[in-house]
Amino acid sequence: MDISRTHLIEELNSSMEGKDVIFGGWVVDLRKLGKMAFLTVRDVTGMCQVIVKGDSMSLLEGLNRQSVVRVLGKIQASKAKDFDFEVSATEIQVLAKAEYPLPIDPIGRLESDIDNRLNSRALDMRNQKTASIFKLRSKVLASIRETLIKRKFIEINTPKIIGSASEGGSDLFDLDYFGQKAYLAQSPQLYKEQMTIGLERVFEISSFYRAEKSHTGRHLSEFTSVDIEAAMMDYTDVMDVLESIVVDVFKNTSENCKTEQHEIGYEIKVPNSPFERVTYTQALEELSSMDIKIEFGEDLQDSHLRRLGEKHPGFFFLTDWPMKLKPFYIHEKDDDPTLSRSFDLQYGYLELSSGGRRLHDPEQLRSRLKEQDLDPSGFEEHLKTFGWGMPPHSGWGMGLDRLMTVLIGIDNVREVVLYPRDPDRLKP
RNA sequence: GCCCUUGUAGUAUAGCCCGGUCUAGAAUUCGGCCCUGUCACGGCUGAGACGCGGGUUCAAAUCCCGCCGAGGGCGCCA
Repeated sequence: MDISRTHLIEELNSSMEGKDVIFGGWVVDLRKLGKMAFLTVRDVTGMCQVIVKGDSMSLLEGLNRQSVVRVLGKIQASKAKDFDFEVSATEIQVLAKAEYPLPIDPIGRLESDIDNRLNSRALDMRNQKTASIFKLRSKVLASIRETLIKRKFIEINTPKIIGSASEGGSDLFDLDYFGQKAYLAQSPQLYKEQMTIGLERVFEISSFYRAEKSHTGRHLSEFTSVDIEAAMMDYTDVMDVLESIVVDVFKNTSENCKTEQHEIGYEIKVPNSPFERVTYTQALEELSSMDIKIEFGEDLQDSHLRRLGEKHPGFFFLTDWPMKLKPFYIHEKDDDPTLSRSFDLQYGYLELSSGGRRLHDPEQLRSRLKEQDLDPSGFEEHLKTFGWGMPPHSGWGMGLDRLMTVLIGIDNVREVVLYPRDPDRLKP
């Protein structure tokens, strides 16, 4: 079977009139008008109208929508509304036939519900709205890497199978590792900190796992996290890095992804920077003025964050959280040891990222572990690295899937994840 | 773990509240016929559905119960 093509569809144009071309794609639409027919064929780069006339009508035998075809034909001028040229077919080969009925309608005239689309996710990629979301996601990843590499960050890959569930906090998935108990990593936290010893500035973009039975539009059991850790940077420095990453993502996609924005029907708006910075203490005062009383040291619930989000629409940093709300490795402030050098990046009520300055003194780490009722002996593999000249360092982790929802103005992370995993969905 | 909503052809829906008019309607998809410039082509025609189980009733898509599926919220979430 010859599957070669001379052109991608985007490479075809009206100046090629009279030229013989071969291209491939899937049949989007087929309109038969007696002794002539029009079909639209799409490949990943674009869509093209193909015309069949007179004696060639037999080419249409066995042809149906969504089937993959190889079209041989000649470029000619078109009278079509949306095309200034078309291809007059001399041969149409069906390379792969699409069955009927298909489980969803990929043309997108009728929008199938999310459950059906996720059950048929590969076919859903023929829907240009869905495909555009994942083209944007790819652009976002490229943009993040570009910004970080420009700032001397080195991309790393840490293990996802880990031997100790010692970090506390959310539940981990466990698994049998040749007879030993192992876990799926919920974060690269300890590894990325260790890497600052020799690589100084590192980042990782990878899947992590949390065994929480959350049923919301913003939680998944498997999610993609962007993590950085940087030696010789304080928390405000890595906040600046985060801010520039976010602004670059919005700028790059807004300027370079016009087609995708058109397909999803949403215009990406670049946020103003610098982002507002609100301390935890200020947030308590703001909430107090709304008659919401919260004691210092209490965590902010979603309902509180929603109220704060109304006051600070868009991106803003919530900084200087109480130490008691933060994990053992977070560094306190010099002028007030009850406060931490930490921050969350919020988009309205939605938490996109959290990070801060880390402790780099092993003795301080040991005593902080005890304060939080964690056993330092479970952390010896980690703590020993802090005796080898651990530089002061800061970092953060950001939920990529959540950033995607903010970028395109939707409220369900399942839309921006190819095969989402949540407590009720393990397949496909 | 708790709460709310929901389930009708391949898809997406009307009907349900207020039982009989439902022989379940329109769209799109699919099949057949007609059509040489469509562009959500058009015209004629045909096929295709009440999630599963029980109950109430003369009568159930419609009301009730259970199960299963789906969507959402709360909680959980260094």
